[in-house]
Amino acid sequence: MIDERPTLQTVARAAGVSPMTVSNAYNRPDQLSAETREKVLRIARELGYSGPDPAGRSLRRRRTDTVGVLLTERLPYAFTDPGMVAFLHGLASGLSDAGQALLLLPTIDDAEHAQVRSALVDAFVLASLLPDDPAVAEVLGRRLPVVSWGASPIPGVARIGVDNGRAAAKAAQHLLDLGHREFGVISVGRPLLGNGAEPGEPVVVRGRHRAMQQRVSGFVRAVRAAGFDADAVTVVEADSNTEDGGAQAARELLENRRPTAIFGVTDVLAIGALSAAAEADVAVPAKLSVVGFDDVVAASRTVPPLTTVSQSLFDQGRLAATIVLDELAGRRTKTPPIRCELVVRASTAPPQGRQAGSAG
Amino acid sequence: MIDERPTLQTVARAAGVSPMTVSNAYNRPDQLSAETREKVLRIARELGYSGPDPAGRSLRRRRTDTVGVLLTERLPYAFTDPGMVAFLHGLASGLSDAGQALLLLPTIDDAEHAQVRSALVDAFVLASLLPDDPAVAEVLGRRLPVVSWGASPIPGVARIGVDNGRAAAKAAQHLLDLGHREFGVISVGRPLLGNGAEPGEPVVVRGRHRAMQQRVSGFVRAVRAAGFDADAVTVVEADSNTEDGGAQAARELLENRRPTAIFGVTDVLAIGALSAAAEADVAVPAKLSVVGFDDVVAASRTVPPLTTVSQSLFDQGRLAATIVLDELAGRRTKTPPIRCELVVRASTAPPQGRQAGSAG
DNA sequence: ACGACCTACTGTAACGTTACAGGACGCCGG
DNA sequence: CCGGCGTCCTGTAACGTTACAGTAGGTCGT
Repeated sequence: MIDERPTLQTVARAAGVSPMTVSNAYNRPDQLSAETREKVLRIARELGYSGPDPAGRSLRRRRTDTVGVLLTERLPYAFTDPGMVAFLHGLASGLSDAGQALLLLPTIDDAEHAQVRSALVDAFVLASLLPDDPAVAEVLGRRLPVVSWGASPIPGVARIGVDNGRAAAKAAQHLLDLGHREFGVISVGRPLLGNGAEPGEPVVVRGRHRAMQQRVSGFVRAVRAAGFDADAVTVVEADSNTEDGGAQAARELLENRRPTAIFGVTDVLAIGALSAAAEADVAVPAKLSVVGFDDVVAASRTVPPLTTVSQSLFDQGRLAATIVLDELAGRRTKTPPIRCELVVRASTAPPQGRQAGSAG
Repeated sequence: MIDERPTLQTVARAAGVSPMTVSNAYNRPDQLSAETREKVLRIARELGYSGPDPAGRSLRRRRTDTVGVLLTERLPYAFTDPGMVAFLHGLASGLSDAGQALLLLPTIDDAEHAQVRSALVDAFVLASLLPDDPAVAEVLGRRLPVVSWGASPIPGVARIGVDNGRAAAKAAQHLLDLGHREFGVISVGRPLLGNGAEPGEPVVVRGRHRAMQQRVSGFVRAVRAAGFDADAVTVVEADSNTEDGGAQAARELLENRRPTAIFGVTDVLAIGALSAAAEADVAVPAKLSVVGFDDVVAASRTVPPLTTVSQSLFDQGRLAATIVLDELAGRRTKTPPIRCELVVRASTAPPQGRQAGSAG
């Protein structure tokens, strides 16, 4: 009784039945008589048996009923990014419908990636990992179904994600159509943790940051395609994907080039820009238009409500769940295209003193 | 090569070494010569061996390096509640520092609680479960370390949580001190999913809702203790813990009793009340004071910034991690008290046309 | 030359479960 | 009285790993 954990065997012996009968008492009640079942369960309770051990079961059944999500950066960061939360929300929702649990795994905690190697999962979802991230190799080494959500496709892995460049171009086109000619873009430059902070050293762009780069270049490309010089666009990099970071970057823009429109590569940054504008008494959208990206819940509640590129992160999470479950079931599904459109709210308007339309 | 998954045995035979040597090649590189190790790993690669199977390892080692969080209601709900997200953030942060992964488990998905029974975890954290929730019994049956975060203590389980009643009383006291005499309280009445929706049938209060009840009664008690009649407080129940729910409830209050102060039992509800007030052209705080509870990130960014009861949910999450890890290590820690104080921002002021102070 | 000691590896024995293939027994129709 | 069938239970044989104890062979100091 000290630490002699009873096992299924123990219970079987005590009840005078075979181990299989005990197992069945828990897992297949229809395979034994009600009285035997009750006797077994009673004796199990008396012995303090806590039910079949999940580890033994997993070993034998060769499944865990769990899907692992590999997150960029440190695990906790996932919760500070509303876009990531929305994706996880959808993912959790889809998996939970199928009775699968969700295991959250950090990426860079240890160089050995022991967490990935020993994760008790049936499949992986990669949340914004780049193809060349060492953790990705580790995941592929597990030879389990994998779905990737993020910027760049990984060879041999189903991918979910929008074309960030095209999507950002829509934002640019909207502003161009309104008549804007001077643009500010707020991006996130540095990775969230140390790494490449020394000047001169090449900055390693991890995870979602790649997607943000794509948004920047998509935006710039669209502006140039409309016939404007590249320096019609000023890109500023925030320290982090936070409202404060966005506000800081926006202040920089407003104090120097003073564009008539700002594109934040995430809603979080754009919302920060709105605060900065409010503080500096720059009226939005009269004197400054602001566009975001993601269509996070908060985007519709800002003052004024934010015009943004909506990419239904929740649905993408659910889609990731569907696909990964299909792969587990041996079905090969095609990933349907993801709707991604500009939602025009009240944070954009023609620039003051100019007419809209007729770009060129 | 069809589906003959190689095992550690297979690799050992192919390499002409013992299984233990293969195991050591992965887990204890210092226990064998570099050349043997490389040979083993090379052959493993050639055979397509993906490394030691986590299920086998878990069975043998009797640990999973994973902590399960049991969530109220359906799993996805966790992500829509910023308070819950903040707690999970802290929890994930603490666990990740210790190399533990986080398994999210829904509660009511299936009546059998198969998910709890077969969860591959070393310990559980209960997020706002009530002592009499059947899932709690299931968790206790697992005989693993458990920490509970939430409203009511569970016998024999370490608990983290503030005294909701006392905390709400602070909010009440603040409003009383300002001179308010007519109060509205926005609570959440019905459980989030079906369950007891029929009139007459007693409503089963699940999870966080209990905490919210405690906040309501703490508030009411404080008002009465100050010498006012119980009907100085009007309680309205929102349909759900969402901004829309809070806004709807606030409209009800503003149209009928028109209190000079509103207490939302969560920030989410209080923020909804702010929107409702703005829409109805009721100036905050001049004509209406609003107080929330939780001190969610968004609370400091509303217009005006929300006065609220701050209970540092992130820290509570980290604390839960610490305690659960301590229990796993066999250490018994005492749970330190949790700081919980009123943060006065700009959403509260004396009621129009009256003097502050001298209550009673 | 001998024991002490180290390095590199091996053998044994679980860890706790469940899939699968039966077997014993009773019942029923012919 | 026999074959067929259904119910309830059992026996066997893994599932893949690792803790622990041990051995073989070499080096080193005296």
